[in-house]
Amino acid sequence: MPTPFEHLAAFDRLVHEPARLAILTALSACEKADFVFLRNLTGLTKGNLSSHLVKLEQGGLVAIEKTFVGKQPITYVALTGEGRDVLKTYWKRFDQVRKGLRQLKPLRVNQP
Amino acid sequence: MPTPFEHLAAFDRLVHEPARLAILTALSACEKADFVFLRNLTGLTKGNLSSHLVKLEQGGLVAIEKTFVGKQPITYVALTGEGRDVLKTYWKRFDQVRKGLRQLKPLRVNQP
DNA sequence: CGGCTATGGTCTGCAGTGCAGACCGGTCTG
DNA sequence: CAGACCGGTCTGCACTGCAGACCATAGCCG
Repeated sequence: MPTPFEHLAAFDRLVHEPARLAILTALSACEKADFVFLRNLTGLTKGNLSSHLVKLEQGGLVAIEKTFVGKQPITYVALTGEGRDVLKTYWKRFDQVRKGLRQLKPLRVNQP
Repeated sequence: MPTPFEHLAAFDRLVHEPARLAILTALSACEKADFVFLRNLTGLTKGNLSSHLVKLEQGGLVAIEKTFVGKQPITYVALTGEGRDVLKTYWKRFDQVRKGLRQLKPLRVNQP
């Protein structure tokens, strides 16, 4: 049986990255957010944010909708159902790790 | 005032790294753990584990005690007081981010 | 004795990744 | 027209995790 820490190894790096975790967490609180909002929220440069969004989209966690207001482009980002699930699982795993502490029995410790 | 997500940017990369987080979390559950125990727990190669421990030691989060059992070397690792604090702060920040969702007010969303 | 294993490293090299910033085309404002 | 905003793409840098090679020492086993 796996220790709770092998779950850590399974942590999805896509979600675990702080910038993307911020994006995902923000999205989980609203049905949509636009590009500029996310940029302000995370403090990322636009180029950087853009590439993070591409990665999240490729991972199927977010849906990107490019539209126009008048002739100005606006990019909306929304969590997909899968994204919502993955994020929930992520939080759950974190809690498991924290609670899993109680079952931990260090081996070979303090044994002469 | 900062959004809860700027805390994310401040997440200590030293702690956030999954392998090191596993080590720190394990250590927080016992006063000491030895090298082999940590290697089994995390599944890291010894070279890799060794370098993680060096980083944690340099960051002041753990104390490393090299001793002998008979003439076999044994390396014990323990969380420092600072390490314990940093880890506690880390978990706290995580909770803040999750709870901070409720105050989140997306800007410029759904505004034509 | 020789061969094998374990402990606990260091060091090298590879691959992947976050990030800033340059550049771009379009639009709108002063 | 100059400048700023929107939303990118692309390039290059720097860092980092990681495996695995190598090493020294010590014990076990036939």
